[in-house]
Amino acid sequence: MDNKARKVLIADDEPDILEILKYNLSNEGYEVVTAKDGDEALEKARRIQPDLVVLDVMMPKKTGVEVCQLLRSQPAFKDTLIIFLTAVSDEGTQIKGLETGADDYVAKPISPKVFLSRVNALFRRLNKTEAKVLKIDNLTIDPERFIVQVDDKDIVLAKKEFELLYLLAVKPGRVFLRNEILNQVWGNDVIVGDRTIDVHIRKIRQKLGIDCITTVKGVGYKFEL
Amino acid sequence: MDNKARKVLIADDEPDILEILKYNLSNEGYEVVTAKDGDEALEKARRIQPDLVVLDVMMPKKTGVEVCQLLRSQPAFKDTLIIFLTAVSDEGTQIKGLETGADDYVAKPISPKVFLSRVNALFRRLNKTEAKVLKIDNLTIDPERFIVQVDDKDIVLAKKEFELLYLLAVKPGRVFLRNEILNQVWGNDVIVGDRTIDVHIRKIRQKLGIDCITTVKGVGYKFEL
DNA sequence: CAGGGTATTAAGTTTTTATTAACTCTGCAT
DNA sequence: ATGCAGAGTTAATAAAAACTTAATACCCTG
Repeated sequence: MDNKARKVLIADDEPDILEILKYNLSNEGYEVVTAKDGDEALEKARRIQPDLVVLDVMMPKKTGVEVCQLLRSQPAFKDTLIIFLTAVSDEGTQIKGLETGADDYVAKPISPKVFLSRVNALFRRLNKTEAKVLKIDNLTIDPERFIVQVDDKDIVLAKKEFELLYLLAVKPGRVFLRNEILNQVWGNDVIVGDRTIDVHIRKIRQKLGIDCITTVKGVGYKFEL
Repeated sequence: MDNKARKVLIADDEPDILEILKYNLSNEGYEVVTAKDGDEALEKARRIQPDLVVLDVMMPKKTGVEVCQLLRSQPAFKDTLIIFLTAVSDEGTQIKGLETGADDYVAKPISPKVFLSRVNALFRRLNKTEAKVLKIDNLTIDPERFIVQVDDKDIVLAKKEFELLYLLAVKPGRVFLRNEILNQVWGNDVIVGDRTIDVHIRKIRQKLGIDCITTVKGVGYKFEL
């Protein structure tokens, strides 16, 4: 797994839409690139190799469906996530889109909230990395046994604490925005305050007794021994 | 059981069937790949090494029976599960199929519910590690004689209690989700509430008199002396 | 030193599990 | 048949743990 933020390419000919989606995705920690037509989308997709491509179905130069087909025909984009934005809730287009290999749809007019849940849901699904024992220095995190060890001493973490620690520890050094943490550990649809994260971080630090989570002020947290 | 998703290959020339089965299996957490004829099935089977292959008996290119025979002739597919879909409840075909090495049949028209139970049942059966006497410290669990001993003193457990204890004890330390327990001990198609597990756990603890089952709140249970 | 975070506490809520008792179902013996 | 006995399940309540919030103190950074 890479330690970098997920890259998202958004293609739509309406600047407003681009603006709104870019803003919202950036806020969640995604790296966003935009394109205003099908050709530009293709070109940028090849260049930046995004993890997710958001395509307006109706675009100049090439339609979203065409772009999708072209992308899917290349092995490099086999696993790239693709979401369509459809202006009309055109059932026909939806079916055709799914056949073309899109992973999801969002109907216009777009609700940023809905859009974000969908995007996050896709990545969450993708993210389900199989539970793997992590060993970092004198720290062991074993999801199978649901146990954390420091210097061979067992430490019991509660569910959320464990998930949070695991999330951070899978990618040491990578900074997780508070929003990313909320998405991964709590799920995007749950609404909890920011302080909740602090409290859990604190408990983890306390229980582990070692300083392995670093605060990045105004940004988030990262795992670092 | 394992933390990886089981891979299932479905081969049928009717898109509807593929669609329905794929949908249902995906919902259960299986990873599904489809093929529309015998040749494609063979090719994909070799590529993805599925845990289960679902074969329509009547297919273009190669029939399900042929595919099955070809697969079974390769060592790599010795343990791969194979299910046939038979359009006619053709007794003759069924016999021939079983001889070819299929593990089960589902007759068309297919009920998704029935199909799922069969699939789950197969995997459950596969999972059933052979009955083996477990000795952990002063605790002995003998599935053959269906008896549990603590400090050489016999303790009688009821069937479900025993199965549950055995499940946990086979992999000490490993946390079993409530769902996993339900699948393994009760079977995936039986609908019983979560509290049922609690009650059985309690009885086991009570009868054994030793604290060997640990609760992991919000996650499940694990065996641990 | 002010202001925008973050840490720390303690208290309040919710979720989850333990416990107990009652109820269903089945087989078996009367 | 009738009824008893044990297994299994459900339901209700109690208890515990986990989670969230809110209030306050703290600490950088500009």
